[in-house]
Amino acid sequence: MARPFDVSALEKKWQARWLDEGTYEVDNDDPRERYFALCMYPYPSGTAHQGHIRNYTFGDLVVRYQTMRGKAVLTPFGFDSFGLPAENAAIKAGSHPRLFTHARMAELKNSVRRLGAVYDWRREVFSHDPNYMKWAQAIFLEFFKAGLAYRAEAPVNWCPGCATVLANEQVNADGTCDRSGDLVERRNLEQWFFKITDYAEELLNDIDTLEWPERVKTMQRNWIGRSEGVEFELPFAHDPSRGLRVFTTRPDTGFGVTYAVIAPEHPFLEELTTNEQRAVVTSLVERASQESDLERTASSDSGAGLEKRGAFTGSFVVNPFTGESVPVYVADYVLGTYGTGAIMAVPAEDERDYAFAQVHGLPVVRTVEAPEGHVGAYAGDGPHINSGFLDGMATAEAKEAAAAFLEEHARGARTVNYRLRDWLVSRQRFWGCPIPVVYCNVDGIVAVPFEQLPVLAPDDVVMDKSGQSPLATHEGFRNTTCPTCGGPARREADTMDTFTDSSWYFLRYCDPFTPDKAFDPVEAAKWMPVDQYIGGIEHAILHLLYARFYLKALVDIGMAPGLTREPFKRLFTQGMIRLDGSKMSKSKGNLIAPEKYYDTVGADGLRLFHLFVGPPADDVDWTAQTEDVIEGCARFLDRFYRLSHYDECFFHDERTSEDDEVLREVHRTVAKVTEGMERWSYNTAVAALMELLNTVSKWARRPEGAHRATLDEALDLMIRLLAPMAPHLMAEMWEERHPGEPSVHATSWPEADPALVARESVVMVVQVNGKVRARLEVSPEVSEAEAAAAALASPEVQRFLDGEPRRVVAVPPRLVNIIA
RNA sequence: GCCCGGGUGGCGGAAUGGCAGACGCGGAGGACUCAAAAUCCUUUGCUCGAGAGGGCGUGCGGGUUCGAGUCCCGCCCCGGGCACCA
Repeated sequence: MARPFDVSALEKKWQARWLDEGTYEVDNDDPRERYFALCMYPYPSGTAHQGHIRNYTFGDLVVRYQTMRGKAVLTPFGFDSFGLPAENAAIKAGSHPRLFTHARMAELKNSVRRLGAVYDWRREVFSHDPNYMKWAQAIFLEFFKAGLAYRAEAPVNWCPGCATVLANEQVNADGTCDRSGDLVERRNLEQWFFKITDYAEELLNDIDTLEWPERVKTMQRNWIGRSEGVEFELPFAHDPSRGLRVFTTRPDTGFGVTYAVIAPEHPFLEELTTNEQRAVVTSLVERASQESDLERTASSDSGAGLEKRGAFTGSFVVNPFTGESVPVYVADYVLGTYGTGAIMAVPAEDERDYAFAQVHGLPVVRTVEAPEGHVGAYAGDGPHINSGFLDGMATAEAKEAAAAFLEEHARGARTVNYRLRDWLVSRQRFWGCPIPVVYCNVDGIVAVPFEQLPVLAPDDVVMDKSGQSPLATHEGFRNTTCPTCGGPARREADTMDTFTDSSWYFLRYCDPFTPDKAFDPVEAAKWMPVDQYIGGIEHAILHLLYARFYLKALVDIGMAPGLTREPFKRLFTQGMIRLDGSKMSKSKGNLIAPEKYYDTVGADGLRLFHLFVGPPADDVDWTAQTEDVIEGCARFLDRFYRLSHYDECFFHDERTSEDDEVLREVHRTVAKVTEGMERWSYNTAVAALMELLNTVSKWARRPEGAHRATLDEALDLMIRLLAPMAPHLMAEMWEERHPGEPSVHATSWPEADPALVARESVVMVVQVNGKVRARLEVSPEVSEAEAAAAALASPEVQRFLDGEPRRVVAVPPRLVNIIA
C-alpha cells in the first residue's frame, strides 16, 4: 500500500534518535514525580510475536503517556534468560545454551526497538549474568540462614519430559506438566524448599490492598486456600491415652462420625494395621504410591473405583461425641500432605465420605436436617439432629459449641489450614542458577561463603535428559572442599527454579549499578512499588505469588528495609492472541510474525491496531479480517498525515461559530482520550480520535473553508494525543510543524478546557410512553419544569397525546418521558 | 461440582438506569480514471411498506422501574481457574 510517507525511513530515524539521545533514561535522583512502569520479564524466545507486541505496545503507551504527564518514568528491560527451551535446543544442536540465549536476546531486543518501545537500556538485567547470579545466590543463602530455605525429603512432582522436578504451581489440574504436557510422576526425593507457607496468611490478607484484576485476586485466594477448623484427637480404642489427630471444618457434624480415614503415607498406618488386614493394606499403599495423581483422581467423580482405593486397617478409634468405637480405614482420598493426614468421616454431610461409605457398607447418620427429598450427602445448613447437646442448633452455633467441646474433651484446638504448600525450588537441569551450598560429611549442609559467589557452572558439562542433574556428572565442579573444615565436600548439583530469578529482578532494575548489594534499599524505595505492572494472565498464580513472597521475605530478613511489602501496586493482565481458537505461541507454532507489518503499515500502524481492536484485557482472535483492520488503522494515520499537510483544505480569514464548534469538539476529544488512557479503554480512545479526524477533515474540506489558526490548533492537539500511540509518525509530524522546537514527546499531555468542553445547547429526547417522538434543543441548565413544558408544547408530541398525560418524568437536560 | 468472566448487526466492538449499535472492518451504490489501484462521497440491525411511516430487536423466562444491554431472581450456552484440601 502506498503511504503518503516513508514508513521505514521515518521509524528508523526516530528509533535511532530516542536511543542515541537517551530520551527515556532516568536517574534515581530525578526531581520529578516518580512512576515505575513495568512489563513482565520476558523469556528470550527470539523475535517478538504478537503477544509480545501487544504487551509492549501497552507498556510503551503507559511510559510515554506518564512522561508527558510530567513524571520521571522508570522503564527498564531485561531477560528471564535461564530456562529449559535454551537447554533443550542446545542439547539438540550440540552447543551451549548461552550461545543460543544470546542470539534470542538480540532478536527480541531488536524486535522491541523496531516497535518503537523505549527503555532505559543502561539498566538491563538478565538472569544468567554472573553479576545477577551472585545476588540471586546471596538471597538464597540469606533465606537459608533465616530458615526460609530448607532441605527435605518429600513426594515431589517429577516431569519425565523436562527431566526435572516441578513446583506444585507448575502442575496442571489434570496432573500434566504445565510446560511439556507430560504426565507428572510422583517421586520421593530430597529437595530444597522455600517456606512460602510461613507467609500464607499475609499473602492472603494483602490481596485486598492490591489494585489487580478481580479474576487474578480470586485465583490467588483459591490457590492459598485458607480454611478454618478444629484439630482434635480420636482416641485409639486399644489405647485411649493416645489417639489419631484429625482436622475438620465441620466439628458440628461430629455425632455423625461413623469411621475415620488415614492417608497411605500416615506414620501411624503401620501400627494401626492388624495382621489380618496387612496384606490388603500393603497392596493398597503400594498401588497408591505408584499411581500418578491423574490416575488417583480419575475415578473420583463417581463411587466407582472407591472400593479399590480404601481398606480397613483392623483398628478402631473412639468418637469423642458419642463414645462409640468406629473403624479406621486407609484410603488415598485422604492426602498425607494436608491437615493432619487423617480425617473423621461423616458420610451424611460429606460427599466423598458418603461415596466411600456406600461402597464399603459403612453406616450413615444424619446430624443436619436435610431439605425435604434430599438424597445423598448434605453439606448445607440446617437444624442439628441426632447430635446430643447440639440438637436444634444451626450450623454456625453448633460449630462453636462443638469446637469448645473438643477443646475441653479431645485435646482440640481451633486451627487454620492452607492448601498452599512450600515452594520446591530444586531443578535437575543445567541452565539455571546453581544452588550455592556444599555437602560435607563432617559439617553437613554448608553455605558457600559470600566471597566465593557467584557459583558458576563450568562450560564443559554434558547435558542430557537422564534425570540426573548435569552438574552432578562434572567431577571438577562437584568435588570441592568444605568452607568450614577444609575437608572434602561435594557441591549441590541442582539449579534453582527460574521463577526465583523473576521474583526480584524489578528490585535490581531500581539500582542495577550497585556492585556490593543485590540492590540498595534506599534506591529501590525511590521507585518501588511498581506503579503499573503489565503482563499475561498465565502468570496469575506462579510468578505473581512468588514475587510477592520474595519481597515480604526480603524485608523480613533485612535486605529490603523500608520497602512496602507488596511489589506490584497495580496490575494489568492483557488478553491472549488466538489463532483458530488456540493461544498463539511459539511452542504451538502458530505465530503471525509482526515483521511483515513493519514494512507495510509500520510499527505505528501495528501499535494502533493492538490498541483499537478491542478492550486490552480481552483476547484477540486473529482472523481473515484482521489484516483489513490493521490496514484500516494505517489508513487513519495516512489521512491524518495528509490533513496535517492541508491536503484538499480550504481556508477563510474570519473565525466563525462553526470554527469555534470544531475547536470545542477537539477539547471534548481531549477529555475522552485522557479518560480512556486512565481507565485502560484504549479502543474507545482511538475511536474518539478517528471520529474527531472525520469531523475536522469534513470541516476543513468544505468549499467555504476553515479558519487556519483553528485548524492548526486542532492538529497540534491531535498530534499530542496520538503521540503515545503512534510515536514515530507523531514525532515526525510535530517536527515538520514545529522545526527547532522540542519533540512532541517532550511536550505535556494536553488538558481539556472545561469552558470549551461544556455545551451551549444539547438535544433533549422527548418520549411518549417510552418511544422517542421528538428531539428538542435545550440549554444544559434547563430546569425540570421548563423541560416538561417544552416537551408538552412540542407539536410532534401533541400528535401522540390524547388529553392530559397521566404522568411526566423529566430528566433535564437529557430526556422527558410522557406517560399518556 | 465450586469460583470468576462473558453472550449486543455479517464481523471486532460502543453505550454514569435515559436516542441500542459510537468507531472500525466487510457489503452496496456513486465520483475520479481509457481501465484499474489508491483516494473521496453516499448508504448499510432485522422486517413490513412504492412512499410517508410502522413493527421487532442486546442468549432464554420472569421481576423492579415512567424507562433495563445495564439492577434483581431462575435457567441455557461459551471461556477461564480450582477440584478428593476434610
